[in-house]
Formats: sequence, C-alpha cells, structure tokens
Amino acid sequence: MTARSTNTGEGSGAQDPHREIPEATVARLPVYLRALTSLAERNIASCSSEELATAAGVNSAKLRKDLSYLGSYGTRGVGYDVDYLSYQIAREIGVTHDWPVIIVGIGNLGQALANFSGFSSRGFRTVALLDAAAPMQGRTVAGLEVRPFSDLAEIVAAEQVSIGVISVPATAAQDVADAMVAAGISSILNFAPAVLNVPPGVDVRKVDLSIELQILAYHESRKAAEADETVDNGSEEGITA
Amino acid sequence: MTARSTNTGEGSGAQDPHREIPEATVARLPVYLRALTSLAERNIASCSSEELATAAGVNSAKLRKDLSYLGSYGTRGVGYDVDYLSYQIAREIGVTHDWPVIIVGIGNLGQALANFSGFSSRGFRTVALLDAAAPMQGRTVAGLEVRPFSDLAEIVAAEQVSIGVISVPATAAQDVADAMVAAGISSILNFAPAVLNVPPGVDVRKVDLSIELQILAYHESRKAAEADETVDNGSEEGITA
DNA sequence: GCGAGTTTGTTCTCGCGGTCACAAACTCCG
DNA sequence: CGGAGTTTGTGACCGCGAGAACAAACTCGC
Repeated sequence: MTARSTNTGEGSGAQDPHREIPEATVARLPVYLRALTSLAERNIASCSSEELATAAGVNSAKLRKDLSYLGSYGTRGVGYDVDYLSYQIAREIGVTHDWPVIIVGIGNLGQALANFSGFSSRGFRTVALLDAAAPMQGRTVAGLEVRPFSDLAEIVAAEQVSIGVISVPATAAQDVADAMVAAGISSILNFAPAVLNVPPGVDVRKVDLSIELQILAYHESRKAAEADETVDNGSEEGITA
Repeated sequence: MTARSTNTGEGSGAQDPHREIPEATVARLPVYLRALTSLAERNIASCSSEELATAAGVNSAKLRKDLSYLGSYGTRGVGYDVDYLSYQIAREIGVTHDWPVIIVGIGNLGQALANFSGFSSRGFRTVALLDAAAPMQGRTVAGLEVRPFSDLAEIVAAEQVSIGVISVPATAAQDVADAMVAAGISSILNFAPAVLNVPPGVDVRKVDLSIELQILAYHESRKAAEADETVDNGSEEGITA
C-alpha cells in the first residue's frame, strides 16, 4: 500500500486521488495551514521543514512525512513555497471554497461560536442559527436571526449544508443529531457532553470541555504526588518564597 | 522515568500507586465517569462492562482493559458496582476534591466558559475571571467580578490555583501562558488558535474549534468525491427517472 | 455441594504512528 | 562545470493501542 507506486498509470495529475491519508496526519494539516498563513502574513515566501515544524509545534521529520502524503510539493535544498504549499493543503482538506455551517443551540456557547471569527476566516460560513426555545427565536446573534429548530430540514436543503454544530444541553443532543442526520447533514461537531449515536457514513467529532479539564487534573494529581514524594525523600526547598 | 523501585515483586496484591496508566486510557476515564454518573442518576446500582461500554460509546473489551489499569474493581459473573467504580475513577483522575480554575480572556468564549455548568459539576470551581481590557474589568460574569490581568499572580498564589484556561485572541496567548507559568500554574487549557511554548513540567491541552471543523471538512470532501465517483462509474440506478 | 451460566481480567497478535537516519536532488560558488 | 553544502522525501525500526479470544472467578439453582 502507500506510495503512489500503486500502478494506476494515470499520468495526468501528479497526485493520486485515492491516497489514504492517515487520520493523525489529517488532524495536523490544519495546524500546518495555520502556521503557513501566519508566515504569509509576515511576508515570508518560503520556509524549510524545520521552520514550519517549529511554527506548528511538531517534529520536522513528522512534518515532512505528513506533507509527503499529499505529494512532493517541496524543493530539496530549498524548502517549501509558502503560498503554493498553503494552497495544496487547503485543497487537500477541501477548504478552497467555503462550507456552509449551521449551529443548533444558541445558549452561551452557541453565541460564542456564532461570534467566533475563526470559522469564517478559515473556510466556513455560518448560514443559520437555530434554537428550540421560543425566547431565543427572532433575536439577532452575530448578524443572523435565530430561527426555530423546526426549520432545520428546510434550511439544510436550501443551503446545501453538510456540517452541523451542536451546542445544546446533553439531554437534547441525540434528538438534535437525529434531526440533523434526517435532514441530510453528514458531519457533526458536538459540544454537548453526550455520546451520539449516528448511522454509518456520518462523522462526529466531539469537543468536551470538562473532559479536557479532567485529563489535566489527572496529570496535575500525579505531579502533586510526585512532589510529595520528592519531599518525602527529603531535600527540597520550601514552597513559600 | 518515574516508576522508581517498582517491580519489587509485589504480586497481584493491592493497587500499586506507581502504575503507568496509558494516555489513551486517561482520556477515556472521564467518559466512563460521566456514563456512570448517568447510570447512578437513573438509580442503577450495578452494570456489566457491556452496558457501561455502550453508554460510553466504546468497545467492551477496551473498557475492561482500561479499568484493569486502575485495579480489579469488578466482580466476575456480576459486573461493576456503579457507586464504587465511580469513586475509584474519580479518585484516580483526582477529582474527589474540587480544583480551583481561573479563566483569562472574558470575551464571548470566556463568558460562555464561565457560565458553563459542566465545570462546577465535575470537580472544578472557577475562582476568578481575568481580562486585560479595561472595559471588561469590574463587570460581573457568572457571579464573578472580572479582575485585571495584572492580578494573576496574586490570585494564583492566594487560591492555590494550578489550572488555567486561556480564551484570549491568538496574538496574546503566549504572553498569557508565560504569565501563568510564572505565577505557578502548571496545567493550561488553551482555546486560542496558537502553539504555546511552555517549559517542561507544564501540561497544555489545546481545544481548537476551526481545526475540528477542518477535519470534518476533509472527510466531507472525500465523501463528496466518493459519491461523484459512484456516479461516474455508472451502473447505479439513474438519478432521473 | 456442585455444575451450569455469566462476566471479568489478561494474554496475544496486529496495525498505526512516531522517530531516526540516509539517499536523492537542488543551489551556490569558485 | 564540478564539488560542497543544504534540505526534502522515504525506508526501517520500534512502541503504543485496539481488538479478539480465553482462562479465572463469581452466582444461581437444585
């Protein structure tokens, strides 16, 4: 597998559209893209894998390997052209054109997401905000009118939406996901602390704030235990300065 | 590292406090804990690995393996006691007592985080909100007064804070992180789309909304390409009747 | 008390992903 | 034009984690 040495003697394009890009690499491509954008803003036209890797916070060997899955877009002895590589990564991710996105659940988090400029600047366009609670409906958030949840299917069909964001309480998350899938959405970003059940073919990514904190707490506990132990072993200076 | 005089021929006795729990397992423990809490709320006293695995959205073999790293807290032929297992996981993660947390950057996202009930209900207590911008200072958000960023060190020392949340723009993130580290914080949850440089011993976890969306977009692009291809290959039912 | 049934804990195997190290390829300079 | 220096692309190796399968241990019914 791997390697475009896989027969398929199609000479037209350099890149084989059937390459399997490892999931771990896919997760890093956006990071590289952001680093490249940052370089471009500083008018840097080209960079080495070492520079880009530092900017992205990864190992340079890993970066080169990741990029090699896309094709050979660098020049040995020189490095990578920032604009060219940016475009290639954007094309691979599929953010050369904007993706319409809807947000369901316009509470505190939903409003923050709607106002988040990072979405619009990176290939996404929020086309609608929905909420089931009547008090929210009709209000304007981030320049968009909050519409009733029952309009979901209509909006998805009209705007060709394939990506949905769920920022409702955990108890409502599954219902919202079901409705999204029924409406034709096939990628869901879920902020609700709940496990979503979706049919095959639908992708779900979960962002769970309290889980992240708990992971930190675990390591923090270990650090504290480690420190106690060191103290037990004697000979550390006191904590109070 | 760590795990100093392990091995010490202690058989399958009580739990060795120096076990190394795999990172992948650590990331799932909070999910199990949440599933257990949900079971407890429905007055379910015990459950099998299969039931718990379903509730947590994982494979039952993986769940059993994960739990085995903590010790043998189940009973063969019976299952797990919900309350007992909950406590053991909470103890392992270190959330049997509350962790004080500060949030720096009280914009849209910071306010949403401050109001997020999931923090307080899962072992975390927001003790202070900080913002460098004068207009925010003095305002009350989620029952807490927003204090100037310059109070950081004082607050961290007074409240024994070891976990900090960064929800400032990307350009300010590194400065905030530096100040946090200098003040004694050793775990950072970063919402800013920037790579943070921190000294060894400090843990950083990143939550990046636009990266998550871009990963979805990648798979969505592939799905679209796949669909086109199926059509190209013909031999599927015609679209037009 | 004992066998049948059930469920945990663990062992084994396999594949993905991370890192190292090096050959290939390009530039620069004399 | 050729050699030295630089940087990419990739092959090899290794360790972690996922999943399947099985032995150990507990309960229940008779």
